[in-house]
Amino acid sequence: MIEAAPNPMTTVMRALADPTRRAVFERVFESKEISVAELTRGSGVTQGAISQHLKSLKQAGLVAERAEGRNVYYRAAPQGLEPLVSWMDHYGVFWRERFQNLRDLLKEIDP
Amino acid sequence: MIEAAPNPMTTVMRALADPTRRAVFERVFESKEISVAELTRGSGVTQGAISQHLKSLKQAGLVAERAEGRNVYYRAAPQGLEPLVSWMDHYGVFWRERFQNLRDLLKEIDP
DNA sequence: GTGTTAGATTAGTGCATGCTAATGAATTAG
DNA sequence: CTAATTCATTAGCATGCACTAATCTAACAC
Repeated sequence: MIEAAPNPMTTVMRALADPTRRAVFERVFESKEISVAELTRGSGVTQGAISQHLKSLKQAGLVAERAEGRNVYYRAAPQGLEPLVSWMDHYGVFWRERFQNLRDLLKEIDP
Repeated sequence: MIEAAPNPMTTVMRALADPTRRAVFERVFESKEISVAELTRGSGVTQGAISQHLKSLKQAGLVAERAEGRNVYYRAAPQGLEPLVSWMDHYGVFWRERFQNLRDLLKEIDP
């Protein structure tokens, strides 16, 4: 077995690189909780495909699940984006280009 | 020809999802300018592979080039990260989780 | 019990992709 | 001129990946 586990950054990036899977994540994020059937509904792919995408997202730490009866409800786990955040952080993009927004946000939350 | 151009977010994500290609971008970023030969040096892959990766990065808007003699020097184009930035922005992760850092930074620059 | 529904998992398929090796095109050195 | 160097491009190959269709299990309804 030649595992060679990829680092978290690669896992997260790859999970979000596919448009269909990213759309799944976005829908999970927008809903507080959402079932697989409902995710399948507007997706354009089969239920099996959705389950596979959810598995990838879960492995990437981007979603979590809660089983209830025969349903499984998924919710977003934004901390999973942490590798992406710190990577971008390292390249300084946020601070330099988003200054005014930051200031506004801070004022809004702690005036 | 069935182009079906993927949106910028997908292009950028896919460009950065591959570890080798991401490493190329990082080295380009750290150097002000760097030639293909020098990029090839520590990369572990052939020069052809490096050129292919640079092509992907260029299409994603993440690097730019400057030809001089028989050398081609590459430099980073951080604006290319903009799709990623605004995507993350939309999900608010950055602000919420990096609050204290933000506050510190703002104080530091505008006390 | 039978039937139905929600979700995960598997095998199989077609296509994308990362790589090498080889070549091509352009520049420089002699 | 020839020879060497830099980089891009191509063909070919092997692997990865997104998808469907077909199960399989478990939880409900009757």
